[in-house]
Amino acid sequence: MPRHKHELIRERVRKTYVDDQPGGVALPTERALAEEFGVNRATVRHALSSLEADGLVYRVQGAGTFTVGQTIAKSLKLTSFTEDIRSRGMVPSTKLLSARERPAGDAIGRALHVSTAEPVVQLTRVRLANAEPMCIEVVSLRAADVPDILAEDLEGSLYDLLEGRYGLMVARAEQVVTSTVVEPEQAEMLGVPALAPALQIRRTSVDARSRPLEYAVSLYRADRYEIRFTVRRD
Amino acid sequence: MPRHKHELIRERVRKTYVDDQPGGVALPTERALAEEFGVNRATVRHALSSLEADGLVYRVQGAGTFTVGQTIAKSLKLTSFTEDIRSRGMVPSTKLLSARERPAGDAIGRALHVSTAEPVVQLTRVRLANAEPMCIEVVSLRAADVPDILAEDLEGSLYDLLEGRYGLMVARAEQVVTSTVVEPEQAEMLGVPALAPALQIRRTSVDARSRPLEYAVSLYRADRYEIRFTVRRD
DNA sequence: GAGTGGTCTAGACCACACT
DNA sequence: GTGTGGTCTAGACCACTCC
Repeated sequence: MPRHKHELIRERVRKTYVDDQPGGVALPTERALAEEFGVNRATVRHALSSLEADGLVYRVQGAGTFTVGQTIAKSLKLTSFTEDIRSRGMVPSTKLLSARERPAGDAIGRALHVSTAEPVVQLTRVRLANAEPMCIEVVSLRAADVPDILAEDLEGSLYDLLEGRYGLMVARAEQVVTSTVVEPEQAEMLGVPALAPALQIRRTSVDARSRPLEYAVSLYRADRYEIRFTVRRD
Repeated sequence: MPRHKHELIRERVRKTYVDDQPGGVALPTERALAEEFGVNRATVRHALSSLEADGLVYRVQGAGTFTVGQTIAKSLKLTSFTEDIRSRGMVPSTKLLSARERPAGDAIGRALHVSTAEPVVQLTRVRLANAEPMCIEVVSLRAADVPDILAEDLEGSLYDLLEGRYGLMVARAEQVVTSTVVEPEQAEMLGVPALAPALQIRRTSVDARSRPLEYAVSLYRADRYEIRFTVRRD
């Protein structure tokens, strides 16, 4: 249940005037919505701004607020593999290949802002959709952040584990995407021929204070996976 | 010059309290900023929200507003190739390979929301950074949107041309990224061996009303180009 | 000119962090 | 408890679109 009025208004406006509408349909005016829902116009504006930020409506000064219509993939958001695969209508699963503690080393130390000798926990996992391998993922975490994590179930959602067990909340992530080919040993795990094309994604996840929490390198098979995202101008 | 107070406040706050600061430094309180700049607290909040959206500060309820420090690549924004290459400190240029009008066909018609017979203008360009080929780009536009475009200079920024000459403003774009290998004929144009890995980006750009303006398929050489973007959670 | 969204003010109270 | 950011109200005026 929404705790704030603007969240409530947002959902009521969405259900009443946005969902199932074609594009370009005008919503009631902000003043009319304020009266309809018995709130101040500023609260309505807060709710509409949220809908606009999610790409569900657009506003034209002097004219009105209008529906966008069938939504363009709205993945401005960071989603975990688990959420991502579920949203594509498939069943995610994970196979843990190895889990160990080691010194960070150069690249990981730089990504996590720790010294090269700092111990990190490194998980290597194959992630599957509908029981079919989609990617190999190597995740590194500061060992000090996640005591006794090796005793946990490491085949579920890592973000859920970080948040539920350790109170570590990922706020955003910088991702670098490159194109590469799979090595023979990786090819076997992914079930593709050696030298098949693949997407490599290097991701550094940080909390709200910009402290690095996770560094992950993922190798996705190109024949089964593509990255979709929406970018805005201005 | 900013026309609105919140834009002015935003810049003054940024210059005074954010630029050149390390991460985690507290800004003055919203009430203090309102007094300092002689505006209402709501106006300060508007300005701070803008800085927060750009990833320059973060806010913690009950605690304060803090600097993020060295900025994580802030490419939540859609940038043209021209802007992108310039921001990496290189000099962009373009070589036009072909420019012609043809029926949209199936894939392009779907992307641009027109019938398969609708005429589209199709530009094939090699884009270079520091005179080195970076990608091959095939851009399709509705011919009705861009009359006489074949007479224009097609080796500059297309977004500038669309906006300046035709009043078409790109608001956002959906991008789909896949990994592939280059065909022999493309290899020659890109200056890489055949079957070298490459990133394919398919982009549909739309205006504020979500009307498709441009559909572009770009092939980037993997050894010289990677995609960086930041995603947020929540 | 009428009506729309955009900006701004003045003030109140709430939820949360810190000590 | 004190102080912070978060929410919300009531009202005014401005900039723009559309007729």
